[in-house]
Amino acid sequence: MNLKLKKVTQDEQNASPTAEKTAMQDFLGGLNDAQRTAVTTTKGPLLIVAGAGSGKTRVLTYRIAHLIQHGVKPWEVLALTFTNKAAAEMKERIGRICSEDAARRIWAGTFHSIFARILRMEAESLGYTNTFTIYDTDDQLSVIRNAMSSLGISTQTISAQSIRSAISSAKNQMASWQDYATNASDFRERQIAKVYETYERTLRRNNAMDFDDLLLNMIRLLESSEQMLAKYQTRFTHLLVDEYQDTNRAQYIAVQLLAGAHRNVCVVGDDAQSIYRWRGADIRNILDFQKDYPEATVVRLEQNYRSTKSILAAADGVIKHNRKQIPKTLWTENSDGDPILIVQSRDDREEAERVVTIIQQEVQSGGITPRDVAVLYRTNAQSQPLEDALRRSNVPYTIISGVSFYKRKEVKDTAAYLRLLINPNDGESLLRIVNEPSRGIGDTSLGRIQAWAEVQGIGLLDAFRRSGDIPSLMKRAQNAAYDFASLVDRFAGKRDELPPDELAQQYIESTGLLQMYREQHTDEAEDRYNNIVRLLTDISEYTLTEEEPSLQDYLQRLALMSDVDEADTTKNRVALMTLHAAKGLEFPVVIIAGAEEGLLPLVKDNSHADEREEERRLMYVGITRARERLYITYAERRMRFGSVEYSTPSSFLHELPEETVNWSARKRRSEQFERNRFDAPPAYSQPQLAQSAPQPAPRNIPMRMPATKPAPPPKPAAPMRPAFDDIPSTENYSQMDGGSTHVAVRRGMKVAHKLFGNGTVESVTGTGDNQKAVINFPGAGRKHLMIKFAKLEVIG
DNA sequence: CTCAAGTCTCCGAAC
DNA sequence: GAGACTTGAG
Repeated sequence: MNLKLKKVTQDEQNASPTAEKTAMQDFLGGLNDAQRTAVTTTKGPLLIVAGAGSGKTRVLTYRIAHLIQHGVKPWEVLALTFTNKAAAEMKERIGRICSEDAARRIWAGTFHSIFARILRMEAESLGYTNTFTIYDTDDQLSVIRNAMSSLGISTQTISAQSIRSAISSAKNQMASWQDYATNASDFRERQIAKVYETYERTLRRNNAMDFDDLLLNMIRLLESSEQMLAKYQTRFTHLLVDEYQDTNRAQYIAVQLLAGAHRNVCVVGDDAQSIYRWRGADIRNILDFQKDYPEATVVRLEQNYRSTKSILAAADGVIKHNRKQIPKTLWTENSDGDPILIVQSRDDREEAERVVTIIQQEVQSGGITPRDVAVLYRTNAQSQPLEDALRRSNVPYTIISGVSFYKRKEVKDTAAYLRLLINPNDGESLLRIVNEPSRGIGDTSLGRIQAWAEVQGIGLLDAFRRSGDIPSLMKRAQNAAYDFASLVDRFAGKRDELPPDELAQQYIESTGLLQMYREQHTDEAEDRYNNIVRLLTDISEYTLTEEEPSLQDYLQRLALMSDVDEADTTKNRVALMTLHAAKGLEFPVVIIAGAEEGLLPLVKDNSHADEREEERRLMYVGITRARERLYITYAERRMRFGSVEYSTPSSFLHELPEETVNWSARKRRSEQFERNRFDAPPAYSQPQLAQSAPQPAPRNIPMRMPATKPAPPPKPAAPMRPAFDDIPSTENYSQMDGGSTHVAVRRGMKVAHKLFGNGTVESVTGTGDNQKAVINFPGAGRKHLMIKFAKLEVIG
């Protein structure tokens, strides 16, 4: 039994055509009872509670294949997945079971990409044109910054970022700017309401939608008329929603509407893996499914085919500490497997070295190749030391997410040029690239053109075309603006003549962007140049492989591509990614790095218990990605935003059942370090710390390095080093430690500043990095300076 | 208007 | 520490 089941899982892994063909003949045979029910219940609402590794993807593919074999037309099936990659894989498998043609005709993709596709077709009825642009988070931010500056709201008072998330969460709860304004109860919210309004008007004027709009406009479309609703209810007779626990309010309503008539809706989810509450996911959607559909069939997939007993026990040990949890028992017939190894390190760099060692050992001991290993972490910033260490040791790796190719400035600029070509109303893209490369249209001229466009009630590009009519504009700027508009218009006119790739190449070459980088002759410019070429090459590939290629479609894919989508899994490389990005994936060997209090869980002192529970689910997701072996590493201190922070092992580690874990012995060198750090206190170390020597820093309080004390500075200011600077193994830390290298100043001191000359300190406020001083410079007046940045020299 | 240097902010995950 | 934004001199 065990063997047989394992074999099926492996077939799934290899996914060779023959294996899948065999599966086709009796694909129900390889399933357990619950899985079979999930596959064959084709009528009415169905809730599949699918534990981690319970063969969910297989069930979903078979289910669709089963539907098609029982007469449902492929194009009547709507499958909403969490990533486009998951959708593509699902289609591919269905292609092998049914036919390629059938697979191609299924509507499978993320909510965002499926809805974008539909909205393209129906754009006019909502007051957009079908060339609408999709704005990503960066685009949103720049619209918001512009709105704030025209409303006279300083980013000092409210950050653009916080307004962005306020608007997004309002939209997730389906609150319009009018709703928001009505409910705004304090000054801050009233300010946000104003920005929200301007933001919405700008997007409308730009013929643009943000991610949330793709969902909201779909709902508006469905609610616009009985006929419209009926049209899509009949078009899609069978709905599948994967990762249902991470759907938000808008997605929930869209599904309700679409399924309203036939109620053939199958949702799959696991409340234990809900990790997107922060972006509006509402766990009630899955918890209340049976209320919404009282007639629903409920299937629980509780047998795990992925992991060893140890790994499963570890996952269970952690998750059972959550109070809000549907009780469930995940079990497996797999072997016990190896215990989970917990690895301690001094700092993030040593942690990275150990991760490399683990990988090398895994590979050497046979059976494991780099692609079998994933390193998971909580924050993108953690990838850097890992990356350095892997590179040094020549271990092939690939980073999923992070600052990806498509988020680079030059790539975004290129995309903005293309977007403007497709959607001339896209003022945001225009502003982004109008002076890149420099065309002599600076802020002043741009401001005048914008003001004039506003008065005339025309689009920005229109105003550029008619720049000769703008009286306030200098002749030179008028010409520059006109030339820019002509450039765009010239290529917009060729949209139907040229294939997308040629159009893009000729146009981008004409913008001067490539030439600008060519002329700079720096390594950075060369990189940027190559990246643009890479994007153009990608467009060529797309043009060749798609049946009906269009720039518009290409740009849409670009905007809606998820981090995981762009991962190239064909190469044999270790995968580095965040825990969030790892959802839905599995690896024979998993290393979870940075298991420290304050990082994983990444919670602040005042955070709510709910947030802590979400962090725990994240840990759970990480653990359950592993099939054979799991390593968890943590460091005693690490660099965080430019300075060293201390922390204690994650409290989650103590939740792992003792018999499943193996705490690796702490390395000798590390103990040595501890002793040295506190036993050899030069003049400036703090006595309290010396007393607490063997104890780690208190829980939950990430401790900064002691700030330099205002001891009488010798003259000239001797290099004041942090206490541990003379420990050989800590290389570069002293330099990076912002809290300790700068000069300590006191009232009355004479100091020298590079720019302002000599002056006298009048007062000092704050401590550590935040220390500020008011200094009177006879030559330059009274200045308020941040000590950290001022680079002062004490002269007496 | 442009560029470079200086200053400041951001550090939580992402369609 | 990195990147975004601001500032001041040419």
